Amino acid sequence: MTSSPVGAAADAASSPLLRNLNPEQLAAVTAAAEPALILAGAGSGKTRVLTTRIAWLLNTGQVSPGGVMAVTFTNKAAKEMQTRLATMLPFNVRGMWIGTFHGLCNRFLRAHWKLAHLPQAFQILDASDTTSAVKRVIKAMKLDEERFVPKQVGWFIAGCKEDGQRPGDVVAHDEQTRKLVEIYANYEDQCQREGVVDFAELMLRSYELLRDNPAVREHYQNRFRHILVDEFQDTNKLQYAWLKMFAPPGSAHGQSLLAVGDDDQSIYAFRGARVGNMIDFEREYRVRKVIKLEQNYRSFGHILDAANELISRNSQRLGKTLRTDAGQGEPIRVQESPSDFAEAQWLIEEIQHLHRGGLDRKEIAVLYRSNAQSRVIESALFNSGIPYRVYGGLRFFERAEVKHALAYLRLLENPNDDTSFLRVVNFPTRGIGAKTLENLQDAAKATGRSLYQSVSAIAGKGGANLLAFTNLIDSTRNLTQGMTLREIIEQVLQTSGLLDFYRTDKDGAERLENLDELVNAAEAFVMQEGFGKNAVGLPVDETAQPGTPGAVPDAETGEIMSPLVAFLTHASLEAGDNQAQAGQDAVQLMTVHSAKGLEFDAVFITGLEEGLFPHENAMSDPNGLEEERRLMYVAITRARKKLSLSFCQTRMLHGQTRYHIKSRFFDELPEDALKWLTPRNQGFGSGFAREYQNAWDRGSGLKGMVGAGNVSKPAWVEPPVPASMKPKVSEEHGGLRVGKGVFHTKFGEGVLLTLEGAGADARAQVNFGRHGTKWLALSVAKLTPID
DNA sequence: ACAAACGTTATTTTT
DNA sequence: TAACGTTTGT
Repeated sequence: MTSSPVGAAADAASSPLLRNLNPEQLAAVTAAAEPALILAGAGSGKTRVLTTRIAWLLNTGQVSPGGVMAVTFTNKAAKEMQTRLATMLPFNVRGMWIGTFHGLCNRFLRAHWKLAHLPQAFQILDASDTTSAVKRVIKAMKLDEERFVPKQVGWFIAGCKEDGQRPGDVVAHDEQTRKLVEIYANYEDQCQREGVVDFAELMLRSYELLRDNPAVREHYQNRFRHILVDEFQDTNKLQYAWLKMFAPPGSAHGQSLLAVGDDDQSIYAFRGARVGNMIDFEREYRVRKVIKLEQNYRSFGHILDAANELISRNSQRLGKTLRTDAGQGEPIRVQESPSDFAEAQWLIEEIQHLHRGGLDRKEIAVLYRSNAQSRVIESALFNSGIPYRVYGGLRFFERAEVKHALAYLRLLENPNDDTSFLRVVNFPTRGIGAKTLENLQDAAKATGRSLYQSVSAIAGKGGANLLAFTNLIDSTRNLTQGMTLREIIEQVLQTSGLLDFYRTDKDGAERLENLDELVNAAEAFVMQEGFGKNAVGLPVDETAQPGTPGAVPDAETGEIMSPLVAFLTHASLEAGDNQAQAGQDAVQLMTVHSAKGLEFDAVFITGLEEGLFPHENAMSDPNGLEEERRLMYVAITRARKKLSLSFCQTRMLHGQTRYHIKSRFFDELPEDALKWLTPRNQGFGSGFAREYQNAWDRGSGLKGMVGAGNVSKPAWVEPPVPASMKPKVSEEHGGLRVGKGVFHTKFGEGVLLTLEGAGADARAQVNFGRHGTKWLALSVAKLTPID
């Protein structure tokens, strides 16, 4: 086998794929098919190892694309993996299951919706949808919202699900918990009634499906020969259990699991992530192969020294020390400021200096522990005309106007979605007040039907406007039959009155733009997913098509979900970018959490004060403090060349001036890696020396004035679709002809309208008359030509 | 139905 | 401080 050590060495010499890998990376890439744990330090080329391994497995014929599953946490990571693979492999990567945990669960549930007891077009609730759904349950139960805060109840429910617990499984010791469980049970019923699932439900439902259906489970166990999990330290209990369904420990299938992670970068314990899964994995799978990637290709020595020294203070570690060949580089600069305002001022000067020295602004990151800290910095940047970009704001699909539009679209697919119903029933205003809705909700509750279904029941009392609303939805549904996604959305924006509303609204201009952007997003989505039935005669490049988790045929019939359902799913699963004009050269502002996975030439870690970083809420318990330290470790390791640490004596917090002392983390960094720009151990009131040296100042040439103009209005831009990704349209496929009759085992006779794509991607649009017009994947659907 | 006024509350958040 | 949600007043 090529996976033997000798084979691997031979490969390394011959294969361009394996060239330039260091010994540890090579070992990870070419590891035999047995459980393996890769401890990948920051900047150690983790993604490269993951993608190269997949490419190597495929190239050496150890697995076919369909046998590969690669799981990540973020859409971004999944996309990056797909893109990289597309450049490494000579063929298309469609058959591989590459995606986020939730994306793959969605894909799985779409294929097995019947077994999962879900409607075919089930919709996904995002965080805010979930909260409002929970709120409705609490209201309906007439419980005190003070005692049962919807958001917290939502967390409780998610927490239960992530522990694999249904309402019946939760052990409640006190009255409060008993009530919470009751809410949980009602919430579950409500979701089921409405045909919606939240994020945690996606995971739990697919886990249970696998657990309870041996045939399905075995099918997938046989299918996935290699399962690669990224950021394993961030998995929760349920995600680990889910993985075990595909690759049970101790079984032959258990050999397929390869976990990549870094316990030192575990910063999501507060959200249910269990670093312990790494140790459990090692034990349960009797992992013999633990590979440490400790060679760092990102940062200079001083930066790594600081990171290593700091993290060595943590007690519970698997143990890892980063090293580099890059040399020590510049010392880490430390700045003390009298106030947060002065700190921001100092930042401005530093940033201007760096930029004049030739550094792109987008290579400069300002990090902070909590979002509130960005304010002072933002205003300082704004006043100096330095373009900047703040991460972590509202994302595209979370914007109110976009959510409204999506709610109308959802109602077309599923009028029983009460969450969407309530969102737009009176928006734009239609004279439907709280009283009317209360009546409606009572009627719905009495009969156990949806709000939509209950409208006729209260038509008498103030229901005329309600009836007008449901008629609007119904007529729009009829009107949009057979339309393209773009046309559907444009129609909905029009008939819903959203366009008219924002056109007359005083600050509706931006919202109109966003609605326009929604249409663009849908268009781009249709192209990428290969739903483009208008795209006639465009050539298709088989090598360029990345697989998409959204488009998956029904396991039984081969039916592909409609473009609208697919787009709605996409909108819930991928909130979109929140970045202002991604192309512009702007300074990057973000929390340390959102900086994970990124890297910059110059990094400023600000607000390094006791109570802030480490945060006061975390200081009391040792685990919390260790997580804060890991957070600091993540922050430090973001920097490639220049790292600056900064803290303030005073800071405005909650409207009050607070006095802080410098973070304890300063005492945990190696003295000789630091360069203090301000005198040390300076007490309050001793006067603050504003003179600091610029260690980076080597008389660098001035590059003119800094470009002005702050990046204020975020725009969401979908990347252009390369022509190579447009679908190929053909007239004939395996005896099937466009315009001729076809027979499907489930849907009966129909007329073939369109043929697209080739090979595994081939799909057909068929009008089945009574059953409607459907898109079918020819690799799954049993279609035979008839005369 | 809407706006103004008030009270409450303030980590981090991949999906 | 400032952002949000609820109540109150027009």
